[in-house]
Amino acid sequence: MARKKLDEIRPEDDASARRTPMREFSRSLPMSLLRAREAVMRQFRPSLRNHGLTEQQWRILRALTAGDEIEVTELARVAFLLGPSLSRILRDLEARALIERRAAENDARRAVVSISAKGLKLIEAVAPTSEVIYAAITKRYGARKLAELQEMLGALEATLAGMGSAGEAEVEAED
Amino acid sequence: MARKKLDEIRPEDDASARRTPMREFSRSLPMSLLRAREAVMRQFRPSLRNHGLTEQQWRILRALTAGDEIEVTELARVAFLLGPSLSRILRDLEARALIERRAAENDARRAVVSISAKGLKLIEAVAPTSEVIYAAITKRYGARKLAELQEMLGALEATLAGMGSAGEAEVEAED
DNA sequence: GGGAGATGATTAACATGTTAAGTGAATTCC
DNA sequence: GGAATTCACTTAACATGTTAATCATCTCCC
Repeated sequence: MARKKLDEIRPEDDASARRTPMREFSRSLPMSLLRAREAVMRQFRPSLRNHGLTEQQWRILRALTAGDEIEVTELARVAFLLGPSLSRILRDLEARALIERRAAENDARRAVVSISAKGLKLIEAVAPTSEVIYAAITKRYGARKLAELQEMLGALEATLAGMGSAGEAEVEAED
Repeated sequence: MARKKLDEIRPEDDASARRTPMREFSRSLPMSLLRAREAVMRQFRPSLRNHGLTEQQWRILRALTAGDEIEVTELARVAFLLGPSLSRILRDLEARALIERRAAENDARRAVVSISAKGLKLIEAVAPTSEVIYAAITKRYGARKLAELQEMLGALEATLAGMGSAGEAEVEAED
């Protein structure tokens, strides 16, 4: 049922004998976002690497500097990491003594994490370089344009937040 | 030396006793791009999953429908995958008989890949759903706004392409 | 034409993304 | 007040991202 309906929107597919046209692949939104993000991260990664940090580890440490303590779940939300990834990284960062962890007061399930003095020192060593890079990007792209881009990205995120994934109907049809 | 110069741009850091302020973390460009892309992919992933494909496998198959044959290096560029990732995925896709691979005519180093009939069939089963999702996103976000966003993303990419990563200076300083 | 270097692809090793399952602790609800 | 459920976090398993190393070919140049 869902199949039939979906098939209706498929463009004629005999034009090129064995191709499903679709949008030209490299211009799809996911690819545009992926390439843009990679172009940005390519600027930051070398500096992080010089300090022995991955992008995700940096995100976590950066998020921890925003408050004294934070629960793991909240940290996952802020650093935009899935639970399993966060678990592994926290284990490693704790082993490197860059963070500290303790149980929450009223709930033994929850863990509370904070950055250590050593972690702060590392952050302070990396942050200046990151700021320089960020400033260079802002200057070359244009501060106003950058702000506009970020607003459009936020709007996209907000737009999609209210969209249940359309692929779900298909699952039901196949059950 | 690099340290001293970089330190100059660090804002006063005694305001909060133990924080390096920087830009509010969640509003950084990399995070904005990451969240936006994730919001988009969240729409597509369930459908791909229902067909036994990951996002990257889909990218490869999609890229292969654009031409009869393509060299592995060119495929990596188009699908925006690093060589090692592509190597692994091609091995799996070949094992599943979704693609075919042969050596190039004049250069035994190069491999040439093409999509199989089975792969094409799979693409044709997935594409309609993807189109529906893409159309829904376009409609809700606005076609004009979406085009503008993609143009700005492309411009960002182009801007950064000409930027050697700033972290490199730091390496030299530490050698 | 043969050896040094360049090139295309793969493999290795480690870190993360992603989904599912597991574990222990709190909540609910009867 | 205890069984069932929910919740926070972790583990497990597999796929990919990332960098370095390897391997086979190819090119160039003497």
